[in-house]
Amino acid sequence: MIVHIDCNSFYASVEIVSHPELAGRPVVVANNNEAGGGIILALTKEAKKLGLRRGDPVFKVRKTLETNNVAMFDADLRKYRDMSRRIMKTVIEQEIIINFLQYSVDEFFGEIPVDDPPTVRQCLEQVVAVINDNCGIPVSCGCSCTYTLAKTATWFAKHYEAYNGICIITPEVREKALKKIPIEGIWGIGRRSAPRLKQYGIITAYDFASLGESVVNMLMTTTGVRTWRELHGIPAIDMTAPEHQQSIMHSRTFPFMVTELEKLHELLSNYAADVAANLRSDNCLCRTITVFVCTNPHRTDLPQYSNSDTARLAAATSNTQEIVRVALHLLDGIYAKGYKYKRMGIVLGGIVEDAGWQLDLFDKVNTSENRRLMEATDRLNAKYGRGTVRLSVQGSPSRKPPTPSTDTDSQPTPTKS
DNA sequence: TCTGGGGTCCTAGGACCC
DNA sequence: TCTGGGGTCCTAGGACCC
Repeated sequence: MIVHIDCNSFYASVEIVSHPELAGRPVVVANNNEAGGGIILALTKEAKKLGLRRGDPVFKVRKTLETNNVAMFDADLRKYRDMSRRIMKTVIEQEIIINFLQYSVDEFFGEIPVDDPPTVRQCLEQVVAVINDNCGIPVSCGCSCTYTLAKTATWFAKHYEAYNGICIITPEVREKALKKIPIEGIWGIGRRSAPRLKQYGIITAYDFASLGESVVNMLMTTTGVRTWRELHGIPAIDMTAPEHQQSIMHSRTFPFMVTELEKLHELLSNYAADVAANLRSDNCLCRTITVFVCTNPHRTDLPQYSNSDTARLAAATSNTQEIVRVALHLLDGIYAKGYKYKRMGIVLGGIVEDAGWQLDLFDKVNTSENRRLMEATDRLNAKYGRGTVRLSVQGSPSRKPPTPSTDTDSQPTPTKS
């Protein structure tokens, strides 16, 4: 049997572990608070009762937050990753669930080597209890014979209090369960496919499962067919984790609009230095670099522009100077004058393991001197804080986007040096 | 005024090969 | 005049996930 574990209101739950006095109060976690507010990323059920939703822009719900004295936190992703690892460790040590693996920061899959429902339930109760005791995080738990059905079971565990956080979908109740879950509640059917399927009268997961496989193949792609098979209890998803990530990204929405190329240069070189350091900490190299920029899509009154470009490197690298150099060159190529940029990012792709990668005879970048320079830089930055040693193009050491020579959304200000 | 930041996989179509 | 038929690989963009 496949087990799926999903942490309830994960970011908010982690904040409550740090601030126990907030238990039972409405709590939300948002990003970018310092820069004037981003969107709500996580919220407790008390906050949901106030009508708040995940994805709400903070500025739109500020009144609700203030009048109800909602506790708001800035997202601290490092803290949430640490908690995720702690949960991982706790469950593995307990040895009830085997082949336990992380699916996302707040979700896990594993297997349980028993199949009679009362025993399964008993085991899962122990798992849920030990996570709560050791980590303080409430979780929901689903169990069935495929990944998709296990996730579906978790959906029930979350939506119906009577399940007490644990739901098992056995072959006997599968059909009944699928009739109760709307098509958009199924893992793998997103906001594009759901409305299209509904046009054909496919409203519930059961409607979807009742289609013939060839019909599903016509309506959707192979991923849709996989979902369909999984709903029938036929394993079709491979969860074996890849050795390393395929791409690493760093992107930011600016709290202001930027028009000048020099300012974008400074911001991008910082993003590039960040991803390069992440790449090295994973002991990996990249073979492609992509840079993208775009204006604010919400400002329909302003001219819109977005563009990206990718460079294929002659030799795989994790060298900051090289990655920054190529990134800035790409930016120069896609930058168009006269637009107010709101967002920019860099993606490192074609990732390979450093040790396993064949050296290039003509490689002038990954020399032993450059490697030693990067190692020294990383050591210093680990000791004294990120950005202590940096390229001059990265600008001020505060790492905060400098504001004097940038425009605000409403009023372009004259450039000051 | 103010709307996130990561990831993965699939497919169509172009470029190229014989 | 008449211009095939079979492949592979790569990439951009879309759809999905958290």
